[in-house]
Amino acid sequence: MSNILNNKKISETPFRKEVLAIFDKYNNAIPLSVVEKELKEFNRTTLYRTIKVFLEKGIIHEITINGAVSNYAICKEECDTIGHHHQHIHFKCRSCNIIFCVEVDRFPSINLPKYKIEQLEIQATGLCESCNV
Amino acid sequence: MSNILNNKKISETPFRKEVLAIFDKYNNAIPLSVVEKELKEFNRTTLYRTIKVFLEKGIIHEITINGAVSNYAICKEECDTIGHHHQHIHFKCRSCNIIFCVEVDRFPSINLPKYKIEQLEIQATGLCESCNV
DNA sequence: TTATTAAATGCAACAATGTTGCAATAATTT
DNA sequence: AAATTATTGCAACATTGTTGCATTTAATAA
Repeated sequence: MSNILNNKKISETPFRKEVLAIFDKYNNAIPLSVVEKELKEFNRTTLYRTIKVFLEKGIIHEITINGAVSNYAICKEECDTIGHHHQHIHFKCRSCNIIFCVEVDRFPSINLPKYKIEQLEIQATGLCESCNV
Repeated sequence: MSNILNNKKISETPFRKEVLAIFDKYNNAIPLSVVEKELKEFNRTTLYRTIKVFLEKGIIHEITINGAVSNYAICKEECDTIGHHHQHIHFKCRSCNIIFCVEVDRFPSINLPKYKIEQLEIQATGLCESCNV
């Protein structure tokens, strides 16, 4: 975790380490508002730029379900500037509203004759483990 | 098409008819910027409220891929205030950037033991028919 | 068809979100 | 340790979306 920034070849600054630590602390996706709450003080511009760099470098990925505010989660897979290579789905619980990255046994594939599909993003909604009682 | 508003039990106003006609004219999803360009003149507040009502009533659905600006498309399936019942995927072409609703032979299903999945939204990216040459 | 009622619209003001240029500062490289 | 490069903070701005309220329009009932 601590050497992610080095691995991705971007400067290791106190602020970036702090933001990274926040994402690492959660095991679900979080919106910017949560990141902001965790930071005691911060500069909005710097935060936006940090998020943008993290996205570009494949450190985190963005999840937007149904036009709601974006959530962000650490990429556990090997992602990079070229693209993301996730084999998990994004699950949003309609009860607690938390968005989880969930591993699936078989990640579905889709074949469209005339199209070339390069990436699939699967967003599920329903009830999560905790709320499905 | 012309009686969608009646069917959904909302007032049939000139503006709503105009917006609906725009969605109907396109056979792919479009962002608000396109709707705005098609309207000669319009009130921003009214447009936002119209979009919101159309979404709530299941007249259109919202597609947001990777945090980019939302696109909207008419619901061909029977959707309503309760929810959407789509059996198509959303395909975004990385070349022309157009988002299409594409029918698939078998819509995938996913089983997560402890979760209750109620809806699946599948977003594919790659090259569309026209750009995949 | 007209009067009544309910809903939609337009306006102005505001709130939230995101961007840009530039000077100051901090991290990396030599 | 100095030079270079990248990051940060600030201020200003742009975009996107929301709210209250008065006005207008559409739907409903008489």
